[in-house]
Amino acid sequence: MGIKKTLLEDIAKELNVSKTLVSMVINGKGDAYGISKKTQEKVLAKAGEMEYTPNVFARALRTGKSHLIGLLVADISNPFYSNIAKYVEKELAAKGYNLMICSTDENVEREEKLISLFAEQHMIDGLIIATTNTSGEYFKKERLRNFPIVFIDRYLPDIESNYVVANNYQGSFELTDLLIHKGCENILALNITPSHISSLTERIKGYKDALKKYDIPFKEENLMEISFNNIQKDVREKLLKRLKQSNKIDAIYTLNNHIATACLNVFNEIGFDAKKEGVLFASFDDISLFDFVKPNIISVSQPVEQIGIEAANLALQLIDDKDNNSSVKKIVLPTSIISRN
Amino acid sequence: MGIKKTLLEDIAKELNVSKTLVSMVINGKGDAYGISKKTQEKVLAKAGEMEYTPNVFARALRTGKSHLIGLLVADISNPFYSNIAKYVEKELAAKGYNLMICSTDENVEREEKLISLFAEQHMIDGLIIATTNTSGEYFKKERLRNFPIVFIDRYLPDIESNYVVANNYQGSFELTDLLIHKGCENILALNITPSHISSLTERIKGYKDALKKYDIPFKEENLMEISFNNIQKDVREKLLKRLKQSNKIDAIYTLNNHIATACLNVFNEIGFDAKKEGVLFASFDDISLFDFVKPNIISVSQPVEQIGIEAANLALQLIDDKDNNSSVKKIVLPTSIISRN
DNA sequence: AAAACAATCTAAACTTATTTAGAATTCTTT
DNA sequence: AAAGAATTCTAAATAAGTTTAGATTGTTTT
Repeated sequence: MGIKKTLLEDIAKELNVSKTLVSMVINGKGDAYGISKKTQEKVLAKAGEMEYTPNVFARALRTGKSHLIGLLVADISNPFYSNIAKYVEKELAAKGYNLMICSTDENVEREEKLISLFAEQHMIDGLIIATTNTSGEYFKKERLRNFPIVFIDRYLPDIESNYVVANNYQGSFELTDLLIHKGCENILALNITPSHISSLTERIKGYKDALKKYDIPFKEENLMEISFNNIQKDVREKLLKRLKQSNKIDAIYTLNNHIATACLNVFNEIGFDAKKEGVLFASFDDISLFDFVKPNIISVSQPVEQIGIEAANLALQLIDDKDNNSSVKKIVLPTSIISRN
Repeated sequence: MGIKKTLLEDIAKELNVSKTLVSMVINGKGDAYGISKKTQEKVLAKAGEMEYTPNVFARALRTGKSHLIGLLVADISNPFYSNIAKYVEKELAAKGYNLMICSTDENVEREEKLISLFAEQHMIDGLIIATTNTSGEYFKKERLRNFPIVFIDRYLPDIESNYVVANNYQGSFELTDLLIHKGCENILALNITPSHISSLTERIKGYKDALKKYDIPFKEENLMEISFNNIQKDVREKLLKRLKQSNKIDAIYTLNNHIATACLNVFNEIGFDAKKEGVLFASFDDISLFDFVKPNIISVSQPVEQIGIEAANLALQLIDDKDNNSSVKKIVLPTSIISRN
């Protein structure tokens, strides 16, 4: 491939010094190792002139550090995750780290395979993950002990872990509260599988608790689960079925943006006019385009930028703190309601 | 970090064989090197038992192959790119490759820095890039000669390169043609800087050629450039200015989805009702949510999935074809108009 | 002038795999 | 039985850095 790369040794030969010295200077340890200023300057000048860039693999092999951080999300095409990715990357770049992003497709096997490749083999120095795993069992394995992992969006209640999440409970509670205030009592919640993940269970809990606050009994037929792998079809079937039932709904609350979009599609398809039918539409996760969408969408907006920044910094912190002295950090960020009247 | 990793040597010691042999067997070259079936089985069994996974860096250092492919886009939070990323990743994963995604923020310096890190140092085996560079000059440098690069979305006319792009000219031509058919003559095109990139120049060319087809003279005041770094503000200023001018526009055509969203925001802000004003709204790049947005959006949809798949496969092909015998591949995929009446 | 010390630099070991060249063993062939 | 061939395996080199332990050289102290 192209011209042969400049090696440490090439610089060393040109200057009649050892590659040890060159390595030290280039890593900014010249002073620490007592290399004279004059020599340091010579080395840096020559390295620049010869366009030296270190071989990442040799360096990583020797030091055990790759300066790479992994980001595992269910679906990079989901704007919620791709926005987080953007901010994580920006924050890391400023600190000299690069990001490897991968999608798991909500597939536990793929997630575990990627973790094995990335983390257990130390391809990455730290992992930021929106896990799709059911339990923390996998993360307890010996190989991962002390490996820097930051959970985002979702955490696993059965393990002590570092995480950065939005306050899903509160956001969902407030949203439901608002719907009730607007006169709704029969709020259809459309959840998505795998529904065991913390963000969703908390949203459901917030929904139920808000109902409870106003003594509105929770009805089983007002909570439906949509399969991640078949969203569109599943939403159509379940929604149509529910709309036919006698106790008429007065609001639809989709538990994430994917389902919201699927719902909107079904509305279009069957010519369902939410406004005319007196049905309010609400969703967790806000997308900028929601501002212009036909049925007004009341939504819960997550602090995406802040999640990204905090996650990046927490990961770096864990990497620096090798001995893992400090206790785990649990960062819960507030959400905000976008009511769109 | 955790328990110490199993090395080739550990397996070798356990079985009283050389690590050479173990390496051969694990890489599936046992037969080729004449290792007996019995030994091969023993090795594989022990490797499984000891949960051996090769050190990626040592392997990459020795072989010069990382099985990583880089994807450089302007902005991973743009659904156009994040969708491409999703399909590229999926396709690569099936072939045993992993993807490193990075955003350049339409910043040439950052792009070049990332290419230097990724490609020149061979951190990655191949690069898929939506370049933000003005000219192909940078890519002519000796260090990049023969490095597998696939351009997506945008290509550089002044170099011979492998690329996978949508037919931007045709899409824009057809869209403009449709607008004219719907009675528009004063179509305001909102472009985005850096406007020199091929996708945009071709869209502009398609726009102008469609006007020409109907002998509608192109007017300078109907083409405005919006700065990438200040989209919202710039759109507001320029749009307001244009709306005040005497020759009234009858259509707004945004050259990408970012500007479309910014426009919608301005409409909301100033209470501009496109329908009432008799102004059609059109945009290059389709987003699923456009289906539900208030002013109907006539859009050009790009074959995102196909771009991702073709780019991934082309990259793999270039990597396999080390000698670079075959000529460059230029893949231009058709777009489709979504008219939304 | 010898010993002690600091300043500056280097040889060699080390990281973990892959690959090359060749060794050891068994099997054929004459 | 000796030579040649085939089978099966291994020692050592290699990739390109970082780090350790120690070598020079020069300066200061007694």
